[in-house]
Parts: sequence; structure tokens; C-alpha cells
Amino acid sequence: MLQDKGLSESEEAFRAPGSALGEASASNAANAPEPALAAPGLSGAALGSPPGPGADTAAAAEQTIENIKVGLHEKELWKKFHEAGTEMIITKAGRRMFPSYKVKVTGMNPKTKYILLIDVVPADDHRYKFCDNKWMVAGKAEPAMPGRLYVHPDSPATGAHWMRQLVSFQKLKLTNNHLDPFGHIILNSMHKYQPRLHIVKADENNAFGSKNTAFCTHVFPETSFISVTSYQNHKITQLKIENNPFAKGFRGSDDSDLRVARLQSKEYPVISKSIMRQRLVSTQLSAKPDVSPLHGAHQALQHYQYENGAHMQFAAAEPQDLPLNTFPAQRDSSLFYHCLKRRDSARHLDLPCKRAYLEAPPAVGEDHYFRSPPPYDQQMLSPSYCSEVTPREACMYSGSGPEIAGVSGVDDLPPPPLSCNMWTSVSPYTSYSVQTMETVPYQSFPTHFTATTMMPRLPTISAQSSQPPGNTHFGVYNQLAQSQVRERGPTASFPRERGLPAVCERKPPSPHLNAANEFLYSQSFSLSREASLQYHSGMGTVDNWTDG
DNA sequence: TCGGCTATCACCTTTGAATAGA
DNA sequence: ATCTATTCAAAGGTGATAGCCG
Repeated sequence: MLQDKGLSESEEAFRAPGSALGEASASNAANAPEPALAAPGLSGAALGSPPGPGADTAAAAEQTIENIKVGLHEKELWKKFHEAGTEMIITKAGRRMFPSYKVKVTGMNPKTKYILLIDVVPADDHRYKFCDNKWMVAGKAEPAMPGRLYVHPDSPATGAHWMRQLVSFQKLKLTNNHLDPFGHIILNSMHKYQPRLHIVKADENNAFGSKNTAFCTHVFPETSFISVTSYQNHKITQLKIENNPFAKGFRGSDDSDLRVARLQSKEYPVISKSIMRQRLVSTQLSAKPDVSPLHGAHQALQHYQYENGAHMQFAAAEPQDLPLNTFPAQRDSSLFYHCLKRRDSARHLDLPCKRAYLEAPPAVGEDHYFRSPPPYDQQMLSPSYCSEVTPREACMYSGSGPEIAGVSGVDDLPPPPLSCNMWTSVSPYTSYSVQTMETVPYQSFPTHFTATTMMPRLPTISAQSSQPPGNTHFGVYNQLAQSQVRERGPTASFPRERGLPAVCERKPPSPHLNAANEFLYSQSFSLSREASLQYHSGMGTVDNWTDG
């Protein structure tokens, strides 16, 4: 839970132009249900605090999803980690991210309901090793893990709700357990990943996967990280210890070492035996040939069939012998990556092992997986498309009924609970190309930017199966795991908001929880793969959704 | 042999219930 | 009777460490 101090700092910073909160925003109208007349930019009321009741009507008429701006909380902290090469521990039981992913959202329609979710996609197709105090490519990436989404527990909620306070994803957990039953995001160790925030509109005209679903995607390059099972870079270890309150127990004597080291102008202070050991290990590693021992072992997995995998590639990244911070530090943190129609749908891999896993998950049936993302149109990259209003398609899970979509008609009631975690599917590695907008939209789009999808890991298990095109299947797995129950279960009452109530993290227990969970667990969806779509500044809508 | 993974540990924060006081 | 503040124990998160495993 974020401390009051942190929140106030955050909001203060957010109100300031060019503040430490990186912002990302979409522009250009695209969504049919809303008039596409919004002027770019935000009103003052939209910044920092939700508009008052009087402003709602006007705001509702003008605010479209492309006007949504997202600021990364604790951007400076993220930058610190990024510059050192962020590492995130992954464990079998799941480990939280630190820094945690928290954002400030503005520009939403206060009365429209939105779903906020995060996915974590591979930043490239390499496996890394830490050698000579830096990360180096150690081979080809292992097959991607089952793609999962972390849906914010408050979803769906009104724009006013999201804008009222920081939106915290601090309970998101990362795991390396391929059979993880808790809905944590599954990653491969020693791989580089990029978290992405998706905002999906969920009003009655845009009900969670229905036609014209609008969404936008926000990526903060400084939140990229390499997943590890134990820290490799002692600098990261120290940053974690210094900044993570849970690790306060490891401060102590090291602090004196740090002070001494600073006095001695050492770049890397001598901290502890473990750090010394790490250095020795790193030194030893540096003498090893740059070969991934697992590479060969996973060759067989490269046959997994898939399609519609996202293509995303950080243009500035040099895969060879790079420190983690391959994103230029000077780059605007609010880079916005366009979601594009995938052009190269013929790119397939056949991975029997992975497929077998996906088709027979331990606790979830096949129907609970996303199977296919919609295609994306690369042409959306062209500025000439920006003002067009054409059918769009988003690869988004869908729900049937207002309960899940949050279309209750009573905006200010607590939104019905939605599972925090869902199975999506896995599209094994493809390459990725990334569209970066920085602060000058629609310029300098690299030509290699072929395609991205909002859910690049949407599975395509049945891509070449008997399932006809246009009827690909989306499945949703709901996390019913004890962790989630514990986090949001009936015992998680709210006698009062201790500490900070200003973070969208906890919500009162709801009697609808089980129903929603069951719904999500059992529902499966499909969407037309042939539907055309266009993305405007990372926003898309869904056409031709069909319930499975 | 070695790099990566896992279980376990001590330490710390967070959380929520219980209690006391206003 | 209600609300607020304080206390405390349990739960949970952290990095460190040793040992296992492929």
C-alpha cells in the first residue's frame, strides 16, 4: 500500500507540467460510441482530480479514449532501476514487482467504465546472462510462457474512480512456474520483459469485448526488466534494499559500507559477502563461452504452431552485449506503442511441448485460453490513417452481460468484482517491433515496425486447426487461487482505510465475487479474425466480436 | 563442474481485529 | 452508542543463504 507521502508527492508531481510522472496518451478519435471531436489534451480539471459533477456531462461528450493520459508513478525510481538494469525476482510461488507498477490516469470519461489490465511481453527474443557486471545475450529465448493478463481488481470501474487516485498494480506477481494455478504472470528466467498497461472501455455500448471495444495501450520503457530467480547485479540488490520497505531488514551494516564507498567515490560499493560472491561469479562467468546451455534443450519447443503473435521490437535495443537499459534513458518515458494489425500471420512455429501444455492446463480447460488475437493493420502506422474512422478490432477478452462489463447503470456503486488474473494464450516468440511516439506522434515511424497486438501473446493454439477463420476462440481463466481469495476475499473487509486509501488496490468484498469468478472461469469467447481494424495512436476498437 | 533453481531463514512491513478513550 | 486512536499479533514480502539438480 502506498504511503500517504508517496501519493501526495505523486499527485503533486503529476499536476506539474513535465513532471516526473511520465505520461502517455492516445490521440485521435476512433471509437464509434463516442463523438470523435475531442480536442487533444486535457482540461485542467482532468489533471490530478476527477471533474466535478457539473463537468461530467461535457466531459462525457468530449473525452474519448485517446485522450486518456497515463503517468507512471515513481518514474524516477523506475529510472534508477532501469539505468542499472532492472531485475525482477520470479519464484514458484510468485513474487511482486518492485518498484510496483502504479500509474495516474487522467482524461477518462468520469462516468464511463474502464478495465485496466497489464500484460508482460518479451522485450526481445534473447536469453541473457549476467557477465562482467552487465547483461549479455546468452542465446535464443525459450518459448514464451502462457500469456496472462493481470486485470486490476477494481475493474471495471468508472473513469472517476480510476482518476480519483493512483492505480496500483502492486499485487501483480511474477512466477516461473509454468503450471502456476494462481494466475500469476508466467515468465522465463533470464529473459527481458516489458510490462504494458491496457485501458479498455467497458460501457454499455462497448461492453467488454463487444463491438467497438476501444482500448489504448501504454508502455513505459523504463519498466522493462530481466526476470531472474536471484539477483545478479548487486546494484539492483542495493536499490531494492534501499527502496523497498519490505527489504528494510537488509539495510543496516551495509549502509555504512555504502557511505564509505560514496566517500571513496566508488561506483559499486562493497556491500556484503554475497555481493562479493556475485562479483566473483560474474567474473568467472565472463570467462565462459557465450552459449546458452538451455538453448539446445528447448529447440524442440520451437515447433509450436502459432499465429498472430505480436511483433514488437525496441528499435534502439542492441541485442548483443547490452546492458539491460537498452531503452535510451533520455527517451520520453511515456512512449506509446501502437497496436497494429499483424501482417505476417503466416509466421508459425510448431511447439508440441508448449501446445500440449496449453491444451491441457492443470486446472483449466482449453476453452479458458485466449486462442487468437485479431489481425492488426500495419497501415495504421501511417499518419494518413489517423483521422479515419473505420472498423477496428481489438484483441480483448469479452464478457457477456453487464455484470462483468460493469454496465450496471449505476455508476457510483462499487463495480462488480472482476478476476484479477486471466489466462490468455501463448504465442511463442516472434520478433517484436515497436512503435514509439515519444512526444511527437505520427512521426518517425520505423519502417520495420510490422505489427503489434494489444495482446501479443494471445494464443493461436488452434490457428491451423479445424476452427474456421473468423471464429477463433478466446478463453478466459479466472484466478480462483487462494492468493486472490486471500487478497480480496470476504475477510478483506475495510473497517477503515489505514494508511492510504488513495490507491486503487483494495476494494470491499462483494457478494458478486464468486459469481464473477465463476463467470470468468467458465466463459469463453471468440472473435472474428477477419475483422478489419485500425489503431489510432494505440487505440483500437473491436468489430465483429462474437461470443463463443 | 557449474549455473540456475528452490527451500528456508530472519527481519521487516502491512493488515485487520481488539481494545481503550473521547 | 458511535467514532477515533492505539496496540498487537498474524500474515505476507524481502533478500540472503545453502543445497539440489540438470
